[in-house]
Amino acid sequence: MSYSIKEIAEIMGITPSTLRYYDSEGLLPDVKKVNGRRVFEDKDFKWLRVLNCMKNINMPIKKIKEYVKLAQKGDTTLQERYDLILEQKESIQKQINELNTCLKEFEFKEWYYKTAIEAGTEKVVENISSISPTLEIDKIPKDYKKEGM
Amino acid sequence: MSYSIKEIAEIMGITPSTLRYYDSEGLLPDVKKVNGRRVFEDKDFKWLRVLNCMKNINMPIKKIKEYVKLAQKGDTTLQERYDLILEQKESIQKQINELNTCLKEFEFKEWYYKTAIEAGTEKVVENISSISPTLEIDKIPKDYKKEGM
DNA sequence: ACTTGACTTAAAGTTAACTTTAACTTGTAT
DNA sequence: ATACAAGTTAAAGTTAACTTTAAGTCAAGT
Repeated sequence: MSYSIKEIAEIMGITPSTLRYYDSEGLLPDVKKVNGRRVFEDKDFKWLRVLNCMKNINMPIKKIKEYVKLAQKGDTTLQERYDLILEQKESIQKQINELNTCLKEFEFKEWYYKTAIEAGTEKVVENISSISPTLEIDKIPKDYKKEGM
Repeated sequence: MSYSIKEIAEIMGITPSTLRYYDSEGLLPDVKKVNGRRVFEDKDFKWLRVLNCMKNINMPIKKIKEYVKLAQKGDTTLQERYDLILEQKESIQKQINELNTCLKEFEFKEWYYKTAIEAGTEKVVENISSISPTLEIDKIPKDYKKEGM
């Protein structure tokens, strides 16, 4: 099966312009062209799902392009691609950890405001803590460095 | 205890310029000034940890500013702040889900390249699947829409 | 008194990732 | 034959989030 740029754009939830932009940046390897028009096939759709995944993990376009170029070079770049994948895997895990820490903070704030709304005033909670127990430190500890937040 | 902009910047892992930029955007409520210079205190440090958390979940500066303004208005905005927090909590959960899906894809690719490197060629795996089972769909299903990816 | 270093503001510059515009081509329907 | 919808490229414009620059202030040390 083959699809027009408009169809594939709608499926992926982006605009045709964005797809053209990705293509111009070398993010869409070997898209067929018929009469100068892009014709997307199932292999392109497969890759677009991976591309979408790479966007979701905040991989910059430069990095994605790097990966595409390596893939196009063939078997000689297997190790490089493996390394790149591992690096990104660690980045994902770091992001998940950060989000989980922040989720706890937001869950605390949910409770904080629910309690305040019931009482009609923030005064009832603001002396307990204006910050979640997860992030709670009253003063900056001498050896505090952000990092793994 | 109080801290200079340089000290707080180092602690938070950002530059003094970025802190000034945040201040100019209204993201740092009521920072004390002595002789025209910013003096950060423990309450500012507390807020900066929350701010950092909000940045980690990709809340745009506009949205953070909105929250700060609401907080400065006092008890009349409790419900609005609660709603904003809930909205962001859902956004975090969505992001975590997306990252977990992508993590699976990257774990597959890790296996894919490890296997290919052992064999010396990608040919040994590329016919199994060039995409993780998680994302695997050979053709675009008629009713496919990206969304919860 | 003077230099130094850390601060200040306002404004201009940068970068990534699109988005929009303008001018043009092409296949299909009337 | 012609109009129209959907595609094309190249180039300019946009937006968010900083970053850099320029010109100035201020307290402390020599």
